[in-house]
Amino acid sequence: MSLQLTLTEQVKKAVASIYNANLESVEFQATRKEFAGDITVVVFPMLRVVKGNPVQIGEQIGEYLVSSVDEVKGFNVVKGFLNIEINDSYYLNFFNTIKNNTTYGYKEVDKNDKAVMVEYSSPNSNKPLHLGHIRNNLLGYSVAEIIKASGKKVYKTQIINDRGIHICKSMLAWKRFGNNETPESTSLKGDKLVGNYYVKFDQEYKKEIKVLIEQGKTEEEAKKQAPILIEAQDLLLKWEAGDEETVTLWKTMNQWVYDGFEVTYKNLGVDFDTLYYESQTYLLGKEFIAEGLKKDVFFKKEDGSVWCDLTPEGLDEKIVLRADGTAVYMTQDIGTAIQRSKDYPDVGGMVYTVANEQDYHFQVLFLIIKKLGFDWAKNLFHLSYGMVDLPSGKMKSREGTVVDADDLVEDMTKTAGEISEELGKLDGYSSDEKQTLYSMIGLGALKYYILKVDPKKRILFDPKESIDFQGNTGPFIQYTYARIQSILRKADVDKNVTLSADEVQLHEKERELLKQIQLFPEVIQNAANQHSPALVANYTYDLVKEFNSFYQNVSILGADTETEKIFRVQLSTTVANTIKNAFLLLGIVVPERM
RNA sequence: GGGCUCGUAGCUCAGCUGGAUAGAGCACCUCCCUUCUAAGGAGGCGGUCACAGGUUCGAAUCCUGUCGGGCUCACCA
Repeated sequence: MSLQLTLTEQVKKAVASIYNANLESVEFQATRKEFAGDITVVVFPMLRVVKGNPVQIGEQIGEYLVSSVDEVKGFNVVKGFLNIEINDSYYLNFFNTIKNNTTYGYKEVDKNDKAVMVEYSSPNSNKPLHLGHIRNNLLGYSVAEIIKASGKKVYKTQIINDRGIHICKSMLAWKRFGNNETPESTSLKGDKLVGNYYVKFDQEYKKEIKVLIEQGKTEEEAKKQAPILIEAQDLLLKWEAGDEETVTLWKTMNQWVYDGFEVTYKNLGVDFDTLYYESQTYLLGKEFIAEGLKKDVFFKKEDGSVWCDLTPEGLDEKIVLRADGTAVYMTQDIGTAIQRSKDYPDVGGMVYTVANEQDYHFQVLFLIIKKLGFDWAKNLFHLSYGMVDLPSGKMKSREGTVVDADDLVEDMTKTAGEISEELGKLDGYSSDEKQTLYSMIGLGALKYYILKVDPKKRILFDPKESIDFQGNTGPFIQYTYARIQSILRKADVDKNVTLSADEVQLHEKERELLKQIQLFPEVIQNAANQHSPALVANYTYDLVKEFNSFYQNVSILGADTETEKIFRVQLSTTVANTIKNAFLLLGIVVPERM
């Protein structure tokens, strides 16, 4: 039984026997560092049941606990806070149960529990991934890993937006100006090549608009009548009609893009278990609209369009099917969600990693799925995140102010290398090994920088200042890990010895460290419940700070006695292990040396 | 205008279901490398938690309103 549960029971017993009153619950918090003690009982809430002076009540309960609970060594009361001091043996017992557990903190996946599907990335197939996708990918991947560690099976997925006018634009520009260029012939990544034609289209489009305006058209007319746009729209119609040449080109160019994405995902260290393509899902959902009409979830307007009335829920009316019977975005999303639940019957909930500009869309989507009567509707979650801004302002793909994902990763790696070279600690490393390490550090910096902030807040991303190797940063934590490894390489002790409380006396720093380590499983659960990698990131930083303070104040290899040395080495090993496991949840690799 | 969301130190951010004197890092100042990696540690400076009310033993946290930033209110996706 956990300590907190034991104490809850005992405090209730104390109140019952001393005051003849029943407590419903007991409130705990970690004791603040400036007071003696490990765990604190807040007395104030008890005043509803027990009348009296909080200090006196605290003292009476404290005395009861000291005499009846083995783990309680002593206590003190400050105002209405009962600070309880816990025995060393409790901490050592805890430590002994986890010190050889390399997956400490992770829960085994419970087969009886429902799985969770996590959607992220979901790019358009007409241009490369950019900084916005990076935040999306890192968040989605990390949340998936955290949920997995919290004991649930997870399917990572995306829906690739592979159809529509935007791809037709790239295709058309390639047909006109492409000279049969391919990724092979140009040595360009496929997504970059196709993206270039998307830009080319826009340039031509603008030229044509200018010409039309000079011929006396209004801007609005010109935008609609530009020949290249009309041709692109034609191409979309041809695609929808299944025109062979068009479909073949579409397949070819999409494949180029997918090959490019694969490289980017690999560099970022993210992956997927299953993929969905919009071209295969955009017609789904229609039958559920028909069903919903029968159940009066939806209603039909005179022109034949189908709507959902959400005014009772405080929202407005939302279209789910056009007058001509074709699907809209919402239709497709309804269909895709239901399709996924059919493809994966063990899935009991879904997480959608999508930017906060779509908050309203998902509010509506989830409501509609609920109205359609699917019980898993209550387990749908929109992992909404804020925009990534640049110092120069908002990113606009058409204006070329985006930060390309591949370029950014490369930049981070390069900067990591420059800083490392300056410090010159890597004598004896081959250039390949160095390169791997720089990439670990550069990615660690980028990932940590993005994941440590609350997803719903917007981020101001300054590429120049993003790599900071001091303070609350990825490299700082990686560095601490590497330093521990260095100690462990030098340590000549039997790590398998199990030490008891009779042999070791805990220093204050060691106690603090153990308390911090003890929190890890709880942090994972909270992070999973709140879909927040930031909790894990900030926890890891706290742990590292605690270790550094310990490291600076307590000699590890030069301990006074052999048992002390063994204990400190074991403790360091466990700290390193916890850092590694925590960072795994953020998708960050820790180096053995740096 | 309606809805959603954010506003904490000069800057970047923590602050879990309301709890003790609101915490880190950067920047600035003072110390600490003949000990295991100084990408480190110890300390100092710095806050009317946007503002005003309310709820209560207690509010950065919950409620209402105001101000400011963002997003969104398409038969686009």
